[in-house]
Amino acid sequence: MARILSGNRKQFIIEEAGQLFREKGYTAASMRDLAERVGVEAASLYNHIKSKDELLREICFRVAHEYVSHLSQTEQMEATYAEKVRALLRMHIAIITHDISAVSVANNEWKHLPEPYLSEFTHIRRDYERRFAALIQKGIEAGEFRPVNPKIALFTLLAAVRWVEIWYKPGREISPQTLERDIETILIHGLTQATAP
Amino acid sequence: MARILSGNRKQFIIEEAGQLFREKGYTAASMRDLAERVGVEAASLYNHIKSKDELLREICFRVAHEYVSHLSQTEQMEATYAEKVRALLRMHIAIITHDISAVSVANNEWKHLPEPYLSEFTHIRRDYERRFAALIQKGIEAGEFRPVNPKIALFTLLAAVRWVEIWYKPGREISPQTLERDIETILIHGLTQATAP
DNA sequence: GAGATAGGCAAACGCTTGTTAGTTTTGTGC
DNA sequence: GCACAAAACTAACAAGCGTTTGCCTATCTC
Repeated sequence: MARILSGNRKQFIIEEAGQLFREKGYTAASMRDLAERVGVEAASLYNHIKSKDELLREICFRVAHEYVSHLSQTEQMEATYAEKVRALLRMHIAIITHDISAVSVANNEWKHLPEPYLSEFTHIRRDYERRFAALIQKGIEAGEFRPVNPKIALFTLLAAVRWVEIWYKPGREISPQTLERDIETILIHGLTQATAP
Repeated sequence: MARILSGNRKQFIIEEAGQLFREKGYTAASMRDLAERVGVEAASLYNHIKSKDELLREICFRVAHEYVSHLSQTEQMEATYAEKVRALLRMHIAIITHDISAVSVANNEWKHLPEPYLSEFTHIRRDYERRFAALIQKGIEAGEFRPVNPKIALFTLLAAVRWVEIWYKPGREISPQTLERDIETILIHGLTQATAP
């Protein structure tokens, strides 16, 4: 019985797992919960996947690689550092708004990855942060950014776009465009009006 | 046998629970894990507490009430809206850096509260956000802040200080003072240098 | 010193967990 | 309409969960 084309069955399970893990958390979500969503008995899931943590792995690493590949593209852009940072902020918001469950799981449930995947994941993330911070550092040196600690700036930016994942629901009163514009305004130009140079 | 004064025994358990829940997550942390940290068998914990979720409740609501009481004080300050918002940002950073485990649990594990506590908690938080957003709204009307969506501004600010909880460890290379100053600079004045008014 | 009490312990409870084994149903190609 | 494979099912497993019970022993009170 293949109600959905056979190759897609696993992907469907991973998608449902993403939503379930986001709602209840990885540990609190049981395979029987997942099976119910998929419309099957728990044992049947194992015809398609090897284990529960394979699901977590697939989700976390897919998201991680998406972020990294966009960062690589941005690094190679011909643009000012301010433009690169703006592009990365927009990229974050775009990925979050169109793949919210997976991003949420990758952000909040990665610590339940078993070794050696946990180490690999944190390594990828640390590398991402290091490269992003380097862009900010160079922007400061070029006089484009205020002379703040680059790590603090990095995490302030990343966190500020991360809340979108916690809070955003498609079809809410605020459009992705407004979201993007206002967050960018605050982070790049500040909340307060410029009064004196 | 009271190795620690009897009244403090429960508080000690709650503190250890906070650290454990932060590290492993509420669901993944077992009472046997907690017992080991406390230096006792799991059954003995029940001489001091009623249940596992009593621990979660105590942590979440203590943090919630701390935030709310500071907000009330700030609302009554005689100051500009920009000053009030800055005061709240400093307050957030201060609470996080001196009670990091509890804040982390309240931020990340609250969804495992059983009803009716879950509803009560989300109600308190929503009320907090509403009142904070009102300050930003008035700041915009007074011309102190840029004309952005107040909700977006609110969540951008809250998220930007929340990362401190995820990342901050006491005794790291960055001092709380630098932290406070740089985050405030970015959020209030923006990352980019002002070039033209 | 007697009695009360607080707080520890071992053992067990009923339940849920992820996962496996073995079997049966379903869909596909000839 | 038969054979093969994919994918479902039922039943069960060992382990771990939060929690209760009953008992034992230190420590404090009078």
